[in-house]
Amino acid sequence: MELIKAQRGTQDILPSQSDRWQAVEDVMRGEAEVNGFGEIRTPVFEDTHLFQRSVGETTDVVQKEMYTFEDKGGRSITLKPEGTAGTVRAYLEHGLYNEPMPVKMYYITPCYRYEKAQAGRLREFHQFGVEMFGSALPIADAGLIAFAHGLFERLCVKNLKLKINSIGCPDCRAKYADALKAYFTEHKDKLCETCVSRLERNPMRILDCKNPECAEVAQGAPHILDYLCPDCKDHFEQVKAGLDSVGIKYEIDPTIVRGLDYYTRTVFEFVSGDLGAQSTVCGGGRYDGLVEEMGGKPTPALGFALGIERLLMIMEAQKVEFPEPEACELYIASVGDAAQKEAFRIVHSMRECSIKAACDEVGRSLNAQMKYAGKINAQFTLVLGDDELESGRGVIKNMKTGEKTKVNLKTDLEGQFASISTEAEDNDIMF
RNA sequence: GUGGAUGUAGCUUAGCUGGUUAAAGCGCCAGUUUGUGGCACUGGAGACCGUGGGUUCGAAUCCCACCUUCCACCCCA
Repeated sequence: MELIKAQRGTQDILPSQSDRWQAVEDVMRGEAEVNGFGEIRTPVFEDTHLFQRSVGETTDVVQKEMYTFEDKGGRSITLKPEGTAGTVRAYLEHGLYNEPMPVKMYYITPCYRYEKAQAGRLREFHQFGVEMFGSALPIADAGLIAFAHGLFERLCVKNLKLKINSIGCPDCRAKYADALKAYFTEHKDKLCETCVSRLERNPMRILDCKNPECAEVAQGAPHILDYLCPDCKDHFEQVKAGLDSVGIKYEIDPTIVRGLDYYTRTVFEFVSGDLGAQSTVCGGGRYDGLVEEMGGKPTPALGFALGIERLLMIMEAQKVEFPEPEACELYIASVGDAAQKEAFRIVHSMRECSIKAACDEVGRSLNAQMKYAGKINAQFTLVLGDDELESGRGVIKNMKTGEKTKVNLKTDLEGQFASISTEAEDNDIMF
């Protein structure tokens, strides 16, 4: 029979890998906690309109990358392509704006985009994201960037470049778009086809076109930063000053535009050279207009999202060391039926005390059991056979040093083994 | 969505001017050692050679389609 395989662009996270996931997730949760963010979990699927309105009708994500289908009730459903929309929806739906500002939330969630898969680009991928509502102050921008920066530091990720830009408010952006349009129209003949079509729709996108000719034309294009209104300009200056004040290095990159419509003012990316064509591991910015757009009252907000698969790719490329998973503390090898049953009981009571213990579960010979104990990295082994059951004495072997220690196997009133202690001192060594 | 490459045991690979039972290392299981792992030795299981068609007396090997993965574009995390 033919095996059914995982869908294109999806992957299984096997036990041998999940330790790494848990390790980075633990750091993320810890840092989020320290920075005052509480976890929010929103559904994996939402009303399709939610993403059309928030991410933007004209964006690539909405136009060609969403997993959209009709459910049995005739509703148009979409699997979340990103985490901000659902968070904003929940923020409004549950009146979280009544809580003391700022409202700060984080999430770890799978996201779905119908893309052609390649390394670091999957159809199901995972994001760690944070959203912050209610602060218009530049220190919020700087603080959020500092949070991401600190997270990478805590994860021992190196060689990341932080790029920042300001795309202004809708007012300055409109003026800038006009200027860009005028400039690129002059050089229309040198632009690639897609860029010519972008001219009318979204001239800012021409700026990050990878086509060498377009890139060359873009070099001489007007600078968004020169078109910022005084307020936006001041905001950007203060964001930079905030980063400077905590010693975070950044590069101003006017080509960062971001593909989601909701961004305003500050936008930023953390990029890595260890990701191939997918250089962005973390991206975010301010989205002051989104909450209002979604039916709330005007609320300044900002956030970022980090791709966990990409993060793990970088960490692997950089050979970042992960903590060793906890090894088995005691493996009880048994000889004979009676001993096997007793080993099972001792292991059970150790596990009740949250001690990682194991015994034979597949009927191996003693020799094979010892080999197995070695393979699972058991720290100590105890051999249990008729002799030990009768005498109440045994030997515990330290698997690292080979050292053997004589122990007493104490029985309780019902004649069951209750504890293991060394002969010399009467101290319990295991439990 | 466009272009280019790729696909042989769980993993890494050999075999590919078409020719009998597809090979190795690692890993897995067992034994050497019915009472003590790591080393060594011996044996075993495990592959519809990505899938489906075609050419041929004969296909892992040649041709076509599809799928997967990878690379670039596009886009983004």
